[in-house]
Amino acid sequence: MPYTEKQERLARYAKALSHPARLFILEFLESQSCCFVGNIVDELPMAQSTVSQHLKELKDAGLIQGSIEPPRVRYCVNRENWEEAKALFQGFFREAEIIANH
Amino acid sequence: MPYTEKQERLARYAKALSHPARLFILEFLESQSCCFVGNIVDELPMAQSTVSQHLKELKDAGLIQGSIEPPRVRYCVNRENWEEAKALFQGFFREAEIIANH
DNA sequence: CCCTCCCATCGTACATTTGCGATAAACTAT
DNA sequence: ATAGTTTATCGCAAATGTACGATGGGAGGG
Repeated sequence: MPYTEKQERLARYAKALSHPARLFILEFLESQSCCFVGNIVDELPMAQSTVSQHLKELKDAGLIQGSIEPPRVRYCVNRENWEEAKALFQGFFREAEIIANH
Repeated sequence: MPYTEKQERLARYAKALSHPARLFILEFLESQSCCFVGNIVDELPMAQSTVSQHLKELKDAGLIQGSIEPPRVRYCVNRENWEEAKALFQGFFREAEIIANH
């Protein structure tokens, strides 16, 4: 592995955040503190299948989690990984600042 | 435009950070406070042309800038855009925290 | 001039991402 | 059973990303 574990994880989170639709979904999820897939589909200008795919990528990245509530699926932010992502980004920018101020 | 300006800009920065090699380059640039392309190529397990391509993407995203010092090229972090990226990421995670704590 | 050094760019190949419509799968309700 | 609702998955097309070797171009030194 030529890169550090932190670099790999941060890159993975950054990739999950690299599409405006996924940023929208995450912000929407926070503003509602969990919601159903249908609510998200109604807010986005794309097909249901495409939204589902973005949800899958966010889930694979660990940033959200889904729970089945028939006949619907409720998605929430995964707090644990969200905090990890936040810490990784903070560390990335803060370290740089410390170095820059020397 | 279905997305906000902030979402578009944040997504763009996130995409620039979505590859471990580019994270490495940015961290390396900070630790040296500017350096030459050759120094970066020596540190990465990829061809010079590939490194150059990653540098171009970071430059296009506005996170770094290059200056010619014959026969070499010196790259530095673009402080202004770096601070903007930092603020956007901070805002993204902080807003979420405020909402979540309600 | 020509040669060398350093880096960018080109052309290529392959993998991944993004988007859609269509279909399947899971569960309710009738 | 059947039909309806909701979401995931499949198959496809187009675009983008990642990597390489080879080539090009600028600046300086012989």
